[in-house]
Amino acid sequence: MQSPEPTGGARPTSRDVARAAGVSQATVSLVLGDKWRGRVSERTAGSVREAAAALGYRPNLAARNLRLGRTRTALLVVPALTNEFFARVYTGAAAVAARHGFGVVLYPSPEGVGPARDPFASSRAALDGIIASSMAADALEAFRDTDLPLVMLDSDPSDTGAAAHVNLDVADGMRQVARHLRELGHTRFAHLASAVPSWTFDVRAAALAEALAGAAVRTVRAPLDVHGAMAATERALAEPGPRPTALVCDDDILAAGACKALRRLGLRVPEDVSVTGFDDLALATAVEPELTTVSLPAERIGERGMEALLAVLAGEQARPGLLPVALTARGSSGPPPAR
Amino acid sequence: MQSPEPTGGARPTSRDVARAAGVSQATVSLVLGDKWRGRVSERTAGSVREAAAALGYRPNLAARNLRLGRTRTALLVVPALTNEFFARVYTGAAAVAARHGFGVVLYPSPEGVGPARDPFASSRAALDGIIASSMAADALEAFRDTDLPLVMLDSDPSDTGAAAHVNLDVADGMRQVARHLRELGHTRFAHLASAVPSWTFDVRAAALAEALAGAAVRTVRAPLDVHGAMAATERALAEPGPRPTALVCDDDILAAGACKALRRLGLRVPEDVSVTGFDDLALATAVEPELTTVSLPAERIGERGMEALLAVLAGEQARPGLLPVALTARGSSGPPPAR
DNA sequence: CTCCGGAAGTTATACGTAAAACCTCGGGCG
DNA sequence: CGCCCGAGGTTTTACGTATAACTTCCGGAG
Repeated sequence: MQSPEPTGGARPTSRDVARAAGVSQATVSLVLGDKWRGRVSERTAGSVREAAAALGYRPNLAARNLRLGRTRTALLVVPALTNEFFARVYTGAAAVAARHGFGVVLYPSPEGVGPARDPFASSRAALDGIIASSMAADALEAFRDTDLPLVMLDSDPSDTGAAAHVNLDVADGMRQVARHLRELGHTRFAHLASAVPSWTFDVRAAALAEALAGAAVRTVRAPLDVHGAMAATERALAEPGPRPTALVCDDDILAAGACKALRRLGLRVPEDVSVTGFDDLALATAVEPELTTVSLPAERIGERGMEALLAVLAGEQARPGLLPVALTARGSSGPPPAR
Repeated sequence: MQSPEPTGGARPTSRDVARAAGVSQATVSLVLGDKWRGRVSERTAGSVREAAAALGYRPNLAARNLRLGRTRTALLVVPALTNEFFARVYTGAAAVAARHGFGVVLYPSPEGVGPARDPFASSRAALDGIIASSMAADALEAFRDTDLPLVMLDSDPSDTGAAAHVNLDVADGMRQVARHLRELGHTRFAHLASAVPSWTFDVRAAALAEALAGAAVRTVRAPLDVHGAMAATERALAEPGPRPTALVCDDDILAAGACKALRRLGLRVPEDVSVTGFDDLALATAVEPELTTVSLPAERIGERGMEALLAVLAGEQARPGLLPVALTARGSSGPPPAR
């Protein structure tokens, strides 16, 4: 692979290609931009492409972005990258973006990334729009005063200021969990709720409370990690009164912690206590017993989010979406102990 | 929040700020670029800043990048975003980058992201350099012909073409695992190796083989998921001869799968078989028993990688690094069954 | 009084691209 | 024969910024 560069080490520009092909820079731009039908002869177009390939020409994106005033790049804001759910949202968004010549840049909101003076410093002006997933409304303030269109995923749909909303029907997910446990015969429940403030968890809690109306429900809160979940589980079981036979968790991580805590207390899952998770992470099938949980179409919400953003950028009205979720019953839930 | 914009809805430029402050555009650039000591009076600088704030001025990065010929942006290429390890590498790299006014863009290599015509389409020209973590050499071909400096993390250091290498001492990690198990009294081993081709796994395998020289070692390969690990574990135990008492896994995910498979076969961990992982993911403490594993300084290698890239960009010679790793003994390993 | 140098700016230019506006030429039609 | 039109280009300009090069003014040294 010899490099037939004309000038020293500098990267070739469209002007270099023009010189090599014996045409003007404008013609190069037309040919490479695929806007040459009827304006440039087949012959000339061919030699331009040839010259470009020979020089290894790559258009300078900074110049293109400046000229066009848009960048074909979207920012995806997520609360935590270590959570597999967001990696999957990214995957979906990036797939749709790629199909439209767009790129997606990830921005994990303050999670030890350090206090950049301006969170946008690296990309702000290089963006066409923003997609935010599962972010608290106030954490997005910094992004609000931008004139960039904002699409919110898995967030409070009453939040105006977003150009579009796409949500998961997590309320229905919790109702499915409640129905599943009731059909198994459970009557005494505990809810292991996330201590992280988030709209999605508020909805889950409200839906569960409504679906279990009339039954005994203890609620405890835990941070989203295994050890926090274990401590919270112990607190839930230590409360006075007859022990719950089913423990509904806001999240698979919490459920995994709950299982550990229960076993440490000498209780078997699901024989003595049933446990349910939420999200259906890889973790759900890594632990034993495998978790009964709610599967979320993570890639799908990413796709829909990007589609909505593209629609907004095209000046269309993006319709809001509510994606269905499904209960996946596995080994961590079963009938309550006979008594 | 009234918007005191001069022109309609268009975003204000440095020229708008200049007009508002009654100075020239060059002066605005000097002041806002912090290059005005001795060139502009304190008074004028103040009014410029005031005007910029009033207009909500944000410099156009595309224009700045074009002018400067660099973007203060690095690309971080990783094999899979769903793996927590890479999320941590990103965190470290981004923290160092932010300290230097740099941004980091993530590029999860072909993992369902769809066949973008050009993987760089979204960012190529907007990059100053590339950091690749744990990537196979040939998967980086597309990035090689770029003239951008490439820093490789956790990869074959003999790969020239990289401007710098930073590695984890995974060989030592495996030696620590071997020593730990031998000190517990184990003599018959199985190695649950990753089927994913990667330099880091080759090194782990070689180091383990050397450290266990003389002992009985069965090796089986598995894809990096729980179910693949379970199948491979069953194969390992089905081999003829006396059963191994310790199962060394290339990765925590494999170890989690191994534990599940063993329990399903009626074997207890660690009473009948000890299991060790590698990486120390959150998963390691989510399963039961908690995994004895090798903790990797993931954030640290990200930091070192970005430091190396910054050094290269500054024209300095980046020295290669080899970061120490440490065995973390937990519940999944113990003495072999008495016999 | 002249001249010089520094303070405090301004003017001009380049970065590489996309695209609007313009040019040239040969052929077909009235 | 004159005119217009379309094919096949070229010339020119603008995007917004950073900075080199130039200007102007003023106070002090010789």
